[in-house]
Amino acid sequence: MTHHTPGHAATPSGQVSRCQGCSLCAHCLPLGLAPDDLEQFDAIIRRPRPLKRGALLVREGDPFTSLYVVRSGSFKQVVADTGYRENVTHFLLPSEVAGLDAVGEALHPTSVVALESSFVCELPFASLEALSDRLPALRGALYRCMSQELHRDQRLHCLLSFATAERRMASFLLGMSERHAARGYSPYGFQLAMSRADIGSFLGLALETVSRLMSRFQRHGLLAVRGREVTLLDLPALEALAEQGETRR
Amino acid sequence: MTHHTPGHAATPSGQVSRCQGCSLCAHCLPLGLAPDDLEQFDAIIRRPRPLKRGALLVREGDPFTSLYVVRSGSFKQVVADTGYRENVTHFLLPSEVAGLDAVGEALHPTSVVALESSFVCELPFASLEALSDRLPALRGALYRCMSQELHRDQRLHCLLSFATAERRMASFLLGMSERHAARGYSPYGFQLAMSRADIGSFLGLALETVSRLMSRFQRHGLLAVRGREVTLLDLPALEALAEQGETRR
DNA sequence: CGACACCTTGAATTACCTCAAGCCGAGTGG
DNA sequence: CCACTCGGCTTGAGGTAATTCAAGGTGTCG
Repeated sequence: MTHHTPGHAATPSGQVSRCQGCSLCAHCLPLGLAPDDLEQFDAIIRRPRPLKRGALLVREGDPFTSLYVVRSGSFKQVVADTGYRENVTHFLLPSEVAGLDAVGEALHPTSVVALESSFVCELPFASLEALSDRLPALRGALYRCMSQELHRDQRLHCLLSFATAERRMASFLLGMSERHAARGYSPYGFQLAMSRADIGSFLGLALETVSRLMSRFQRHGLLAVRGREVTLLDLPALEALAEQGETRR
Repeated sequence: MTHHTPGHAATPSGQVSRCQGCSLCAHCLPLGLAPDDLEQFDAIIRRPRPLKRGALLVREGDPFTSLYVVRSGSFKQVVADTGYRENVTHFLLPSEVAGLDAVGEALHPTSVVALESSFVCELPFASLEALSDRLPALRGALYRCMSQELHRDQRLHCLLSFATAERRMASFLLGMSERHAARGYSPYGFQLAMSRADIGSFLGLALETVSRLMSRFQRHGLLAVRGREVTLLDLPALEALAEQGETRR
């Protein structure tokens, strides 16, 4: 691993790897920073850190010190619900930020777990704060990140309140598709890094329901699924399901 | 409305009414600001604005310019779901902040509607930004506000994913109780400003279910309810329902 | 006093869950 | 190389919590 930079993947710590060369830069937190500012931003980053599948990036109750940007791989954010049920509240893909729910708090309210071998960039929040003193654009970027997450949470709230299982599932798949597409990958085919149980937990469904819906969607020609490999075959139909998903309530 | 200050309620615009004298100050956004800083904060506030029941404080799609702090009364935050269903995503009580989901965005993603006659303090965000350049504590307060909301959204996510109707309802009532208590009112008795339909929308339940649960709780001696007047009689029992609420899934 | 919005309660339906069994694929070790 | 195991996935059958539909009650305001 002391060879040369392995393409788009993150480099192990010790290697130089700058934001400027990162393929995610266009979607990442410092989006919109001027080149000079980006340089400064770059300077405060603790270089990519590797995590194996199942490893905890953040444990609920840990003191808050840093934000983390997913560089490669993926994570789930989980809350240990009252009464020993773990509940998945978010999935994080490359360029997405973990720890925002702890900004300005002392402790992390949620855990973040790697779903596969992954790398993260660590942003010590104190440095980030200090830097944002001088870079209003950075402050704006932080605000934008947080409010976007608030916004997404609200849409999720709607989904969980009112949508049938079918609609939730369709929305989830489309959401994944969009997020992959935004990063330059195909919106049609992708790997789900998380288990059916994780998806169920996230969507408020039993894992059996998730499985059944996948099968049903496949039977109806909306997608092809084999294990965690998904290929969306009929986006418009999925969108129709997700958008209005028939009347209910 | 040009008479004198009506007790603890907000004063109509035109009247002087400072943060320093506001009974909510202890829980409000500028919490923790030094007296001198509070003075400056005070200076950027547009003085309380009255809204009648049903009035829109913010309409979905409005350009974002300001945050609003509820001074008296209450609001619901609603999303016009895809397909013409309105979905309540939050209720706002005095000292709580509306508009955080639009910070750093161009447009408001949600509407905010008065549930009763209410007053709000308007905080032009540009001024807030400018001021927070000089007052790190203010920036911290903003961060804290946003991350707290993120945190609350996650707990809500858990509730909506996994909880029975009974548990949701108990949690909701306890949450209201807490928020009232935090403002110095009784945690036992309060008025619900919102309709059963609003509660149902918020909790992902049919309004009939909300009604039935209220009745059931009353029958079991957990509370007394008459219209929108609620008196919690057995907090521990409600907490038991809310906490573990029996196994499910 | 009638109109209207909101709330309550009942009866029937249903979407989703639970329980249970079997399958598949990957890793392990004989 | 095969048998074994183990976690994750699929599928079926049956049960149930919460919904929908429907009717009637209550309070409020013009």
